[in-house]
Amino acid sequence: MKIYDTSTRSLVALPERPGPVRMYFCGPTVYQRIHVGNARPFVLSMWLRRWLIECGYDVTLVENITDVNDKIYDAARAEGIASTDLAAQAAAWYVEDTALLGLGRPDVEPLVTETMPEIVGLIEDLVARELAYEADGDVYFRVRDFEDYGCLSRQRPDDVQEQEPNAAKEDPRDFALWKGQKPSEDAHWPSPWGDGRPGWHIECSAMAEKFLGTDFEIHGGGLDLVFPHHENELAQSRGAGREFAKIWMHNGMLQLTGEKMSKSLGNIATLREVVEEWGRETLLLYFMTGLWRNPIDFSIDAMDAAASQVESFRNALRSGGAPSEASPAADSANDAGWQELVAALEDDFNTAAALAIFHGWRATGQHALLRRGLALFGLDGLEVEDAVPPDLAALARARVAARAAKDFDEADRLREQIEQAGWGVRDTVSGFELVRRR
RNA sequence: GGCGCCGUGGCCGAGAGGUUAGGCAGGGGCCUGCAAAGCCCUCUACACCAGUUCGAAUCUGGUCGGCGCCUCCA
Repeated sequence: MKIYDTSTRSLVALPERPGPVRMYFCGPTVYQRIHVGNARPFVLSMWLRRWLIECGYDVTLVENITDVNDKIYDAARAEGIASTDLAAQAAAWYVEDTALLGLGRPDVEPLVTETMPEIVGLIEDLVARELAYEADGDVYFRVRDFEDYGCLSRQRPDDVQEQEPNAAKEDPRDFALWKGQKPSEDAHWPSPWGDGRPGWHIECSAMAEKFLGTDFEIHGGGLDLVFPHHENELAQSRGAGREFAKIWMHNGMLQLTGEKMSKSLGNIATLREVVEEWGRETLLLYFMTGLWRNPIDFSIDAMDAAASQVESFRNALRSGGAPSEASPAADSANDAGWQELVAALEDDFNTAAALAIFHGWRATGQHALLRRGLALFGLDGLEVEDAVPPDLAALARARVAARAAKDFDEADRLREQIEQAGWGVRDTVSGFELVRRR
């Protein structure tokens, strides 16, 4: 299994199975409903965990929830509520919305507010090593004393543009590990440097270490986090003597800038709205169409195409017999077929290639393989039908009788009636099939 | 200004020095009472300009265009 690693800009092999493979993915800062783009790292991490487990790896996935942050203070103040209440509410929204994807939960979803002792401890380590210093109740990381600073993003510290100068810092490039409480901030925690709250970067270093140990295999997150967030995490943890992450996975951004979507669909941008509008299967399949580290455009056309593909799989499985037909014997007979998928996914988790393989299985009627493959991506159960309303079944039976009597006007009227109810009727060799229209 | 990523057919998107990606949409056909679903056939490609090579969409250089990040404030 090879994965593209940001720090070496190359494909890096995972250790021999069973590993372990310990993964830390940066989750969201919670202050509002998450955006559909925020679902990409979540989906990637959950898929990757499923796949690695399938491959026989011992996997642990930690995905944090940042519940202390400037944006939370700002949003709460704007709404006139306590920041801790907003964070708790928005964290619940996040769990609720990502649960709609039907992919399960990460093994651990730590909160910053529950990791304060570890965060403070890590900062104390850095202060003791003189890689951090206190200034007016803040604590800053001494960038110039960490030689490898920039090794992940390949930014040279000297080239970084200086933002708002802060007189308390020794060097404009230094970043905050701990921030003393400001009057406008209603939530704060005690520390050796006074009340305040952690900087954005240190929390991830502390949470990763708390649940995965001082070294782990994969650190993931959005490409926008490479600098400064992950660069700073790396500097803090390595500076404190930890090995930290071996492979850095950064997923590409979901582009939402196209005006076609905002004009035609209104403000469909949050995850839950997208799932409600298109269904979880369509969104998941849409994510499969692009390589995880490339940007993808979110558009109506792309979602329509994904929906059509979902329908084609659904139809194939519908007419492919009951799931119980997928016997172990049939699977082992198709082991060569499965190896195709293994090859595609072991090559940097190429889900687009996997999708093409699925279409091949669909077209050749290899439903046991198809079910097994789709299930990896949370697309199992596609063929599970909604219960047919008895009155529609009666209409369909009446239509069969009308067709037998060559009364096609009546048959078409009945079909129209069924379609009005949101269902479709298909004639089959054995009679008819009623399917929910989507 | 700095550090990177990317430009593939109507659309979405893999691939990566010679060999079909796949899907969606479009056209034609089969099937059907008509449909639906399915199947068959089919049309459009590798931003531009140089170079390396027997051969480049794939390598190199340049041009143009798009995107991400640049330190409390993704």
